Amino acid sequence: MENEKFAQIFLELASLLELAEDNPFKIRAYGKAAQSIESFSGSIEDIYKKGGLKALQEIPGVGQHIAEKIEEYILTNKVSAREKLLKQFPPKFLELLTIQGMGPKTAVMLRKKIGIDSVDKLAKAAKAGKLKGLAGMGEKKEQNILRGIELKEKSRGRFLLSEATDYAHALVEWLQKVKDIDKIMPAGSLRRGCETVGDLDILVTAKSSKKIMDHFVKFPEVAEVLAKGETKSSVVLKNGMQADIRVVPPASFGAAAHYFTGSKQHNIHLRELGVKKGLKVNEYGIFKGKNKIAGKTEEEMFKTFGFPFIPPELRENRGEWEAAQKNKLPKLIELKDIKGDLHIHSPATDGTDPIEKIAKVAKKLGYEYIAITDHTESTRVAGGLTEKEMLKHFEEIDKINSKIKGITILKGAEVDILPDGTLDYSNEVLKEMDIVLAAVHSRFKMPEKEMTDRICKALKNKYVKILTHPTGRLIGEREPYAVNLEKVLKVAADTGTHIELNANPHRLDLNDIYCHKAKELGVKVVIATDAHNADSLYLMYFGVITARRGWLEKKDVLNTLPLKNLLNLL
DNA sequence: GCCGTTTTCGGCCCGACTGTTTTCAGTCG
Repeated sequence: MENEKFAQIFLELASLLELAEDNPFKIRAYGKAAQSIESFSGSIEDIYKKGGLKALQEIPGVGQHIAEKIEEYILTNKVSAREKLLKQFPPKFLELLTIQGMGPKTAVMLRKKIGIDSVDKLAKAAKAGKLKGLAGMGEKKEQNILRGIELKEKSRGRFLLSEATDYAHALVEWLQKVKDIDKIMPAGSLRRGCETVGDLDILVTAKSSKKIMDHFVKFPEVAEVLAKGETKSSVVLKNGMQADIRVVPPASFGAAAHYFTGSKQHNIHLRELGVKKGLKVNEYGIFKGKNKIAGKTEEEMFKTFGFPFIPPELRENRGEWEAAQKNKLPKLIELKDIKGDLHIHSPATDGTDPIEKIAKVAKKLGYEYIAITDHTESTRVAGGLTEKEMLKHFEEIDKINSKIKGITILKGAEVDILPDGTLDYSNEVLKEMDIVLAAVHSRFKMPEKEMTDRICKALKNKYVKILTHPTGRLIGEREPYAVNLEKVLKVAADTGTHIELNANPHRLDLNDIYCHKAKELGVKVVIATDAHNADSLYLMYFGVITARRGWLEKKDVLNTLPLKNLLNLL
């Protein structure tokens, strides 16, 4: 069972307890546990099976009672506390909380007073004007609720990091037209490099904010203004994405940058440390009584508590504070460390740009090498080559290689792993290649054990050097196939095979958590774009930022090696 | 409900915006 499932259960329990007006700290404890479980690397279910309740309680935020609930769910597929609350607050009623502006207090009040127990009923009542006049409800609240319901229908949830990045750039460019702006910086999950982004957070420093707010809500992509205040405004863009802006004085830049970058749990940790030391931490600075003692830079924020700078990608409360305390933060990989791209398709199969053009862009990126790795026979939809065609294709690459100066083109292929775990090319052909990639492109719905065995068998082929897009997921479009990645990584460690972090923003596969796991197990990661045209080589950025989220350093990534060392290793 | 080199009991992060209020509750991030 996925960790996410457990996380959802505790998030739901937190909502249910809110409705029941239970102890707010208890509610927060459930929320905290949910977050901790979701980002836990390793399977919660395995932890329980190996170490029981005691092992579960090793997870931060999980104590006796939550551990017992996890146990109950594993054994009976139910949590009785949740079942009991769900009787009182059925799922349809719970859905009210997903509407912007509707919180537990309002939901409970509306049900008590006029029997509203679903979004449908709420919409009808609001349209009929039956809400105004109730406690704390007026004309505007009624309209806001209707708007919230509409917004929910339009909203697309989370967005790919790449899409959010594009909008953030456009918004920053728009804001730069205002005079008197000191700094503009996208913060939030975008700055942390999360694979999906819920909304854009833009931080601005300036002495006065009125003009900035006026200009912000006039951004041409704005569909609706949710709130507009003196220092903080929120809008919904035409694509359904929410964008928030916050203006603070220049002297508070560091504190605000830290605060608006998050994550929430990371921030709370710092504030709790503050409380223990008698300091108050907020978005304006660190305060001792009324005196501000830090806040101009992020470095200062960390230094005040004796920590080195923690890069944004690590701020998930996944051990970065402990590592910082011991001065054991990783020196994260950077884009400039990448020496080449090892997964590229050419027009020989489903790529669109000639190899010469790809090589030219790669040179511009400062690469020493690229690998052309086209599809093999079984991936017919992508025009996979037969062995004979592939060998002919290699002759073409040789010719281009001899013509082009300043970069080396490696010959390879993305070979299909057949359902029985064998490859669709013979070893005689594989040994002609500089680099062999292997991938699953068919029969995604195999049971976990079969899929795991299938992939592990392929890794044991001595010619296979890299497993590409290890789970086959497409973010928001296709679930990963059922595979025991931990087992795959262990086999990769044994066989000296490398694992791809596919940099395409739709894939980012391996994800951050398993990158970390790979590092722990001593498996080197290859960050590659899987480019089907020259422009896609620029997607390397998304791979690198994901690798940084997985705590990877230069030495953990294969394609940071200079050509000579790479060839030796292969 | 969790957690602890100031605690095994008594704490638990902090502030902005909105709308409906006569001083603040609810919601959000």
